[in-house]
Parts: sequence; structure tokens; C-alpha cells
Amino acid sequence: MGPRGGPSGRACPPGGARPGPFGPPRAAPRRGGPRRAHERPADREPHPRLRLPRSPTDPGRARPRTLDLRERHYLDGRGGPRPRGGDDRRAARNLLWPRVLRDRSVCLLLRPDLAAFRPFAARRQGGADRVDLPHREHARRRTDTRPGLCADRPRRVRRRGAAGGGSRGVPRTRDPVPPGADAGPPDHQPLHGGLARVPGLDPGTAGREPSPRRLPSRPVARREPPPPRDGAGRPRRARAIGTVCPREGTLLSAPVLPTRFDPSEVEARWQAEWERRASFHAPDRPGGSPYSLVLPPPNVTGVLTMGHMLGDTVMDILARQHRMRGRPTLWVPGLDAAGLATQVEVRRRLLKQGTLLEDLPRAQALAEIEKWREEHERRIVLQARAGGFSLDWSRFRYSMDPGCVRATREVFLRLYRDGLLYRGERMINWDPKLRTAISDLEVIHADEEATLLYVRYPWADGRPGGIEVATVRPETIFGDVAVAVHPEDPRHAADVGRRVRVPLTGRVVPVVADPAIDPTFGAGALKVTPRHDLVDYEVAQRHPELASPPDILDDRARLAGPWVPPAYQGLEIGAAREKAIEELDAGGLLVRQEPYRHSVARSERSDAPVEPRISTQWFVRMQGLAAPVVGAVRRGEIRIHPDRWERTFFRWMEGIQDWCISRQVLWGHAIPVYYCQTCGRETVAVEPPRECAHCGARDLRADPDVLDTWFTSWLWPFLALGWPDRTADLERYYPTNVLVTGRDIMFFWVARMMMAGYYFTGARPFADVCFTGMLRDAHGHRMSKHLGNSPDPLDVMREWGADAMRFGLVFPNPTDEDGQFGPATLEGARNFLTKTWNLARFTLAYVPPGTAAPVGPPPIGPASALENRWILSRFRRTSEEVDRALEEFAPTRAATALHGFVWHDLADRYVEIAKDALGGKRGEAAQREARATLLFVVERCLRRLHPFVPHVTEELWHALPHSGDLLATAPWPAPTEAPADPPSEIEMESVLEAIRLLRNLRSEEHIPPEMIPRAWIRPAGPEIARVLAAERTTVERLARVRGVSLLEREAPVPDGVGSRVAPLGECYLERPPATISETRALEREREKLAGLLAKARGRLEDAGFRARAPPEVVRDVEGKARDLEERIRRIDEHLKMGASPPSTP
RNA sequence: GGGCGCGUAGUCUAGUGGUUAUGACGUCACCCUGACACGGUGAAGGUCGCCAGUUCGAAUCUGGCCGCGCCCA
Repeated sequence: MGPRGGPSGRACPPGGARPGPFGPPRAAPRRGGPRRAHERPADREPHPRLRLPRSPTDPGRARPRTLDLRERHYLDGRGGPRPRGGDDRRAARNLLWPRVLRDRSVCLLLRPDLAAFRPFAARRQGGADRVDLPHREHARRRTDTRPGLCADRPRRVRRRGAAGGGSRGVPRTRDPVPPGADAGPPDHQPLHGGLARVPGLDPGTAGREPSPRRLPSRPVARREPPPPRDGAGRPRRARAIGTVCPREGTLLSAPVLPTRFDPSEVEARWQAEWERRASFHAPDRPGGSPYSLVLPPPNVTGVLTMGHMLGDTVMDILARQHRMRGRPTLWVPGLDAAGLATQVEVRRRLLKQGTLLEDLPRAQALAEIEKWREEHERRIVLQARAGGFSLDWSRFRYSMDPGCVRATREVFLRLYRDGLLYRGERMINWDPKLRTAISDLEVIHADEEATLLYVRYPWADGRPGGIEVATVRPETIFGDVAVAVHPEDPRHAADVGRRVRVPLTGRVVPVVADPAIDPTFGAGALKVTPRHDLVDYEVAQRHPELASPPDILDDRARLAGPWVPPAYQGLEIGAAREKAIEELDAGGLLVRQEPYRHSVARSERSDAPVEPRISTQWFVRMQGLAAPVVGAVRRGEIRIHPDRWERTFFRWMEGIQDWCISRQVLWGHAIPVYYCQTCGRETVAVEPPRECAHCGARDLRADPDVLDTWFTSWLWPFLALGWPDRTADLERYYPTNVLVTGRDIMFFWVARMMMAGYYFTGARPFADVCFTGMLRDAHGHRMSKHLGNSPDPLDVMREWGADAMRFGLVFPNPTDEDGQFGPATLEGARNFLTKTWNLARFTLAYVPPGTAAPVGPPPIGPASALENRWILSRFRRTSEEVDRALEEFAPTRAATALHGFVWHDLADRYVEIAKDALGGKRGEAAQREARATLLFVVERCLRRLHPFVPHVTEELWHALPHSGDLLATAPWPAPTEAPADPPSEIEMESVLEAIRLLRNLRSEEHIPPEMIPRAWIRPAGPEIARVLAAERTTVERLARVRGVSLLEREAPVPDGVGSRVAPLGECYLERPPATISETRALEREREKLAGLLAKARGRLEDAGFRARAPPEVVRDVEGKARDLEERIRRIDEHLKMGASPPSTP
């Protein structure tokens, strides 16, 4: 399928140098103008060998209509004002560039014999629609293409025409890169060897739907590329890397990468390849020191959210980095059944179909839940795989698999035997909707509006008046056993011991004193309802003389029980409350009502108001379990990152309450307790017993309850490795190294895992805990499924790619704080990946065929080019920062360092500076050194970036010379590889500052783009002078100036120049005659410097400063002040000069 | 109510006592420049929440206040 699948586009237009439709408006002055006269017309023509054969399916006709429009425009488009406004532009662009045309990048082979690259071509199958398009068209130009909007084109043309037509401006030579050592025969080894036909490229396992472009069976409707342009009209986008040296006929035979990378294709391919090679399968017998972590098993309740992706990305960064460091690395995936939570979801789904889960027979209900689990497990696994996370899927665990069942029961038995479990009647949180006990942690408190009622409880002895009681829950009045006041409350001192009649019931109860009563609340008196309020319960405990009441609410929170009058029996709370208020009012006992805001406890799962209720449940005694953990964290045996959360952690651990572990729900691990119907005692066993352990009777009844889902989860780090068996994995990979999770489950899970780890294995379950923040959407709102603002990670990955998602998650928001995540974040990440991609394309263009993989930096000495010394030194510093940040669990810092280095130091500065040397303009030795430096730094950047963005780096790494099978298993380079060279950084600063100053002047003086002005610099010191003299050509090229002269200290200021004063020295730039001097910038600069000088002088005049500040600081400030004075003096000179009209240069 | 944390350009963010306060997004201007317009160059934009204190010197340390968030009750 080579030719068919191969590029249908062309590297360069096949036609001759005839004036294309783009020709007249733009090309004539610029390219056809006199300054290009030395070029043969054929220069814009590709070398014959660069021309690609037309694919048989490419008839080379039938131009899309849109392109005709475009053409017409360029033919006749002139005159009129330039349209403004993004919408117009966008509309025009959309009209003219159907998405498929715009987004598909160039895919070119610059080699005629496509057969040699069949694999590559095959992989790019579907490239049929990848036409060689000018989609880099400037937005404005696109606008121009709309008939009638063509507008201002002439304005530009006029200007250019003026510049180009006259003798103004300096002809810019555009020497092509001369052939270097790479001018040899195009026998570069095929890249991507063997990867094209990855057998396991199964979209299912790869977690991604196949891109239609990759479907081989269906030839995509061909889009004809735009007509060949030549000269200036030729769409620039059509350029491919290989054309860097077309004139010499040098062919870089490497398959040219498209200008952007296509994540859907690249990512699925590498995921399949990693899987095929079992790259993430942890060795069963690891040598060296293993690195292990468990994936916090997501709940089958739903699917993965962006929050999961954040944690997973952080874990993957750590895992991949350690794997590259050569440590046998195990990352265990898993899934949590999340009993109650899942059951609630299944119940909700069935309810929509009109079925009540509770009505189904047990087996059928469980089958429904199982169905749910299957569906969601599939989805979750798909999502996790699509992210490219380096999980060892062969070790996948599910919290309800047989091993987990056994482990959970063993743990129960052990705690029971050790006396840490008890069954008791205590006040627990009751969810009346789900009709189960829940733990304290599953209760959410939130402020809600309510009405506070003041109810008069009349004296029992019939005297007038009574005691005023404030309550928001009048319906619980039937459960009252007393009225309580604070013992030191003078208002009620006389009332204690008297008796009152409970309204609506007539029961007589005492007034008691109790210190728990808040005398400032309401009227200072509270009704005591022990069975339905924790505080009241405790009050009642302290007053054993009070009656012990029955429940007044049933398990659905309806009024019931012997103390409830018939009229209220069976009423829901709300109805009962209304009725009570009505009757109290009617009876004249309702003194007043006022609005009241108070905290209401609701169930996390059902959102129903939680009823405190006395109930018989199983509990774990936590205090003994917590003690060793607190000690361990204090000793630093387990470290929490960021460490400020330790305080919160300790506070909770020290006030820890017993854990209610039994749940009255359908789904979960059964409580392994059996009650003997004969002797009444309980038998606890891992395997269901046949007879009572105490009396041997066979009449056993299993406990009907199940265990809290966290009762299994808290075992996860060792359970996932095979505990309680002494498996090989457990031996070798436990304790694990790190746990990464959200802070929201610090108590639920993290703290309990620590307790379980120490108690059951005698060891810490992990050495470090790393908390991630919550994600917020672009508006700053918390991402939640509830709000519907949390996108499905699969959608995000489909649109942006897994790598962009991953990078967007850790950059730029700190991972341990709440971070914003939205399209802007993703766009930034994607742009960075595109930048990296193009940096590699650029490198590829300058890497001679057959270049060996870089083993280390090229030998660099004092004679080496400054930019090479500088970039290596910068890379050294960046590498150190990356390693340090990762060690400190700060992936954001590492990502930021890499982002800044790759984009700004490497791409913006180094590459621009080194272009001359790379192209061979500075001689062969310089070229060799530059190429070796570039290749080394780029290759090492790919390695360091790999844990963050594994797919794109793997792809690029294979395209560049490399040694080894996979980047995923390539060694992590040591930062010390590259030499640190601080002087080079100082020197380069001068060069960069000179460039910046001149560019700045250029911009301020409105120097037209085509003008290359002369420049002068008066360096501030000999060292700067030396550097600038040595790097003069670099400054000239990057600042687009010519003939930089270094002025002596007293040399006069050249005439007709714009000027700038800076620490570097003074810069002057020739300006076009018509330009009026811009003094504003100078004045602004002077103002700023004067402010700084005043500040410095103030400090120097301060006797205290001179006396107490360290001498070096004083010297520093003195130097600074002198420097500032000098610079101000010079600015003043310039301003004086500027006042007189400049002479013509 | 108690505790913890956070307030730095329009937005997000770096910054552990001496910096001309970092970077990104956004804005404005110019530009297709032989890797990249998902790009390049330049510019504008800051009372470092407010008030006091410590210090020769505070975005940075202390206290108070204001605002926001989280956890716990």
C-alpha cells in the first residue's frame, strides 16, 4: 500500500516558476524583486528528486471549490481597508478551510523510492487525505480570501513595494544550508523499523477508538491539494524539513515528520507496543532495589474523572522515572467494589426503569450489581489504558475477588481475637433512606436554614408559666425524658429539680442541670431526647435517674413507638414537624419562632438527613491502632507531602473514634460471624463453620450485615500484593514506596491503611504519601460529576491526546494545590508538545544519516562555541532541578523547569543562535560540535520528558538516532553528564541582552521589517566588550542588524540613531530618516532609574545601614548607586541630544 | 463554634530577609523569519489583601483586621 498510503501531497510544487495566483500581490516585490535577482527562478522549485510521484489515486485535478475562492481573491484582491474582528476571520477560515484540510499536517517523503519506507508509509495509511497544505496561512490572509474583504492587501503591498522597489533595505541573503557531512547518499536506516506493523494494535486494548484515518479498508475521499504555487505565492506550509538544502540536492532521507503530531495515532501505537513488549510487567525476581506503588483502586461506582487522571499521572511520572533509573518497578492496578456507594447507583438506575432494588430477590439484585460492575470495570480499564499509564495489568486486583474475601475475613477474625472488635449498642449515624448505619466520615455537615422554635413546657404542678425550651426539632418531643439547663445559669438555678409537663404528650419530666448545655443558646434550656441526639444521649448517661425511652422513629425515620400518640404514628418527619408546630401554637405553648441557620448532617450517599440512632453494630477500637502510626509519622518513617497536612493528620488521629464497620446493605463482604441459636454465643471464622465453636450446636445463623467497604480498602497496599499469603510479590515489593491520592480520603483511607499496615504486617505500608489537590474548572468551580463540569477523560484524550492531558494536569498548576483545568490548560500543553515535536523535526533535519546515538555530550572545551557551552550548562541546571523536584514529589516544578528549558533556552535561543553553525557556515568543526550538542540535548530532553509525556517522546526518540529498544526502558541520564559552566551563562547573558536591546530599539523606532540597520554598542566594561566582539555575528543575525561596531568609552554618539541605555552599555540603532525620535522610552527608563537611585541613596545615607548591614551588602549598594548615576547621566545626554533634530544618517 | 491553609498584573503562578518581583494564559503592536502561526519579536499591565510591629532593610518574620477555601463539630 506504499504509494497509495504514501503522501499524496507534494513537498514542493511540481510546476515551473510561473507566476502563481499568489504571485502579484505579494511575491513581486519580495521575492521577484531585485534583491532576489541572484536566485534562479528554479530556486523555488524543488529539486527533481524531491518531487513525489503522484499517487495513482491522485488524479491531480478537481480542486476544491474553496480553493478556487481563495485563488480568485488573490488574483483580484486589492484595495479597501483591512477587515478587523476575529469572528470574520474565523468565519472566513472555516468557510475556506474545512477542518480536514486545516488540521491534517504534511506528511512527506522526500525520497522517491517509497518502497523503502513501506512500513512508515503503511503506518501513515490514510495519509491520503493528508494533503500538503498551506494551513499555516496567516489568519489575516485567510480573511483576505473572502471576496470583498480583500481589502488592505494592497496597503501592505504598497509599503513593501516602496521598500523593495527602491534601494531601501538591505538584500538579505538566504543561503541555503550548505551540504555538510550529511550530503551523502540517502541510505539512512529506516526509522520506526518494525513498529509499523504492531500486531496488537487493537483499539479496544489501546483504549481508543480507531481514527477513521487509520482505517485501511476505506479509501478516504481524496482531497486535492491546492494548486502548486511557486515563488512567493507558494504556500509556505508546504515546506518540509528536507528542503533545508534543496539547492544542493542533498536529500535527508529520513521520513519527514508532519508539522504537528497526531496523538490518536501515535499514542495508540505506543500503548500497544509497550503492552506487546510487557514493558511494565514488574519482574518476579527483581534485582536491585525495587520501587512499588499501588493505584488507589477507583470505585466501580462510576467511571474515572479528571481527578483520577491527575493522581494517575503523578504516579506514572514517579513510576516511569524510577523504571528508567533501573529500579524494578511495580505499579499495581485495582478496582474497589465500594459496596454501598455502588449499590446506591444501581438502585438509582433501576428506579429509573421503575424497579426498586429492594423488591428484587437477593440473587437478582446481586446480579444487577454485578452487571453494573462489569460495565464500569470495562470503562475504567479503558480509561486508564488510554492514559498510557505504566500499570502492570497482569497484577490487577478487585476488592471482591476471592483473595480479598479471604483476607477481609481473616482480618476480621484477627481483630476479633485480639479484642479490637466489639459488637455493641451505641449511637451511630443512621441513613433512613438507605436504612443502614454509616460511619462518621460518611456524614456531611452543611449549614441549612431552619426555624428555631421557643416552646413553653408548663410546670407539672400547675403553676402558671413554665420553662422555655428552644428547639428546631419539635417532632422529637415525644422522646423527651427531661429538660436540661446549665448548672451555673442563674436564670434557671431555681428550676433544677422541678418538673414540667412535655407538651403534646402530657408526660411529666424533671428539669436537670448539665454542663453540656450552652446557656447562650436560645433561652438556655434544652429538651433531652436521648435516643435521637448524641449530646442528649450523653446527658442521659450522666443522669441515670431519667427514664430510658423507646425509639420514636423507625428505620425510615417515621414516627413510631409506644410514646408516640396515635395521631402522629407513621408520619414522616416533615409532616410531623408541621403538625407539632400547629398543635403547639393552638395550645398556646409556642412562644415564638425565629429563622435559624444551623449545621445539618446528611448522608454522603443518599443526601438524606442523618438520624442519630442507638443501634447494635460492630466496631473497631481505633485508639490502639492509631498510636504506632502517630509515632511513625512523628519519627519520619512515613512522610506526608506537602508536610503541612501532618498537623491535620495528627489532630484527627489523636481524637480518633471507634469505627462502625457493619452496614445493613446488600452488597459487601459478609461479616464472618455466626450466632448459635442454641447457646446464643457467636462464632467468628474465615470459612463458614458447621457448628458452634462453643457448644457444638449446628443451629447457626450468619450475621445478616456486611462490612464497610473501607474495611477491605484499608488493607490495600499489602492485599494487592497477595497478603495474607506470603507471596513473592509481597516479599519483594512490600512495603511500597509511595501512595498518591487526594486529600479528601486522608482519614477514610490513608490513615487507616497506615494503621492496618503496622498492625497486620508490622511495617509501614508506604514510605511517602503524596497528596494531590482538587481540580477546578476554568471558572474556578470544583470539578464534580454533580455539577456536570468534569469532562470524561476519554473525551479529553480523544480531543487533545493523553500526553496533552497529562502535561496539562501537572503544568502549570501545582499538583498539591487545587488547580484549574480547562481548554486553556490543554491548549498550552498541546502547544508545548507541538513545540517539542518541531524541535525534534528540526534536529532531525540536521542530523546526518547514520549518526550514532549520543552517548554523552560532545567534548567541550574553552575553545568551543559559547552557545554550546551555555546550553549544556543550562541543561545541567535544568536536570538537577528536575531530579530534585521529583524527589520532593513536586512534578509541577519538574515540568515547569523542562517546559522553560525546552521552549525558551533550547528552542528560542540556542537553536536560533546555532543555526549558522548547524548549517555549516562556521566551518566543519563548528558544525560537528553544534550538531552533536543539539542532538545530545534534545535526546536527553526527550528522556527527561518521557515520564510526563510518554507517547510523543517515545515517537520522537525513535525518529532520532538512539540506542536501545524503547525510551520507556532507556536509562535516566545523570545530571552530571553535562558540564556546568557558569561563566558561559554570564557571557551569554550579555549576548542575549544586546540582542534584546537592539530588538527593542527596532520595535520602538518602528524600523520596517525589511530594513537591516547599522548598530553601535558602547559596552559597559571590557569583559562585555570581549564577549560582544566574539559573538558579533550572532548579535547581528538575531537582532537583524548589520555592522555592529563597539564604541570606545569616549567615542561620540553616531548621528541619526535611536538609543538605549542599559547595564550592558549603550546601544544605538540606525533609524530610517523619517522616523521621529522616541524619547518617551528614555524618559520612562530615567524615571525608573531615578527611583532606584533615590532608594539606594536613602539606604546609604542611613547611618544604621552602614553600621549594621554586612559590608558586602553595603559595597553592593554603593556599586549599584554609582552604576545608576552613570546610566542616568548618559540618558540625560541622550535626551539633550534628542531635543535637537537628528541629522540625516 | 474550633482548627488548618491561602490572599503576588485581567486569570493562574514562582519567589525562606538585600532581585529592576518569575513564568504561563489573556491583551496590544509588528512579523511567515528555510523546525514550529499550536509560531517569532517587542510592549503594556503590580499600592505583593489592609494596618501595625520586628529589622539598617519585609512580598518574605510577628501580631491584629478583612476576604476566600478546606477540615472538624
